[in-house]
Amino acid sequence: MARAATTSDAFNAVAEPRRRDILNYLAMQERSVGEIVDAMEMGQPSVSKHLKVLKDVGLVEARREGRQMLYKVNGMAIRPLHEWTSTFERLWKHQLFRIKERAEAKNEEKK
Amino acid sequence: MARAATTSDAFNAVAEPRRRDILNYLAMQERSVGEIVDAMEMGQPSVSKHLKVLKDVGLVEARREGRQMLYKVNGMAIRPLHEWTSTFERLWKHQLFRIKERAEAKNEEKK
DNA sequence: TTGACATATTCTTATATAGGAATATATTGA
DNA sequence: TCAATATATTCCTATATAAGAATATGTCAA
Repeated sequence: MARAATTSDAFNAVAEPRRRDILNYLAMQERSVGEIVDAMEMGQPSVSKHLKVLKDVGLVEARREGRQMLYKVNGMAIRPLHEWTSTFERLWKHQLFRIKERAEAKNEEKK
Repeated sequence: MARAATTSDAFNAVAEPRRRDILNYLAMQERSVGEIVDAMEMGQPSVSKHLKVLKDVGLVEARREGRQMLYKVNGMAIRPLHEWTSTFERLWKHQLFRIKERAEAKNEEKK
């Protein structure tokens, strides 16, 4: 079997670096496809295709304004990713605590 | 060009649901491969291969104990994902605020 | 209606899997 | 050394891209 489809969920959609670039860019404000094409170093068809994937999983929303399509991030769709990573927060905080502890012990030695 | 390699970074590694399952299981405590195989519904070779990917991107660490290999999550490796999602926190909080506002306005109407 | 602009879709191709089967490697105890 | 246990790796195949080129669709202004 091949890999899960990028359209299956937000996790797969953001696995692609280009799509994270687009999301980062849109985090600031709503933008047209043309603006995204200019900002990224990618062809227009590629941008449109990435936007379609992002839209399919709900990570962005689009609205038409004249000839342009304006895209913006749907923050709520990123929340599940944030929540998932949060479940490991305890682990890295513990690691940071141990690093700090060792540093202090080493410092104490020098005295 | 095909998709980015799953071994390229943590984002790609966690895109696979099975690997998230494994990480969730390991979040509780260190486990042997055999325990993981029993807990997940996957064959042993599949588990070993997923563990290799997770290890290559630094999401898990392994140590041998007799015939067994014990794996545990490296919390620090998940931190970048958490940080990235955090940059969008402002957006979903804003959305939640607007939802709340509308609910209150609707409630006010009823009076 | 026509031309120009903005975006989306289709088609093709090279490539990276993920799972299953079979096999290899490592470690322990007798 | 040999058998048994625990993991890892290799080989194979079906499938899902991602990028580029070409083309289609949609919208506006005259």
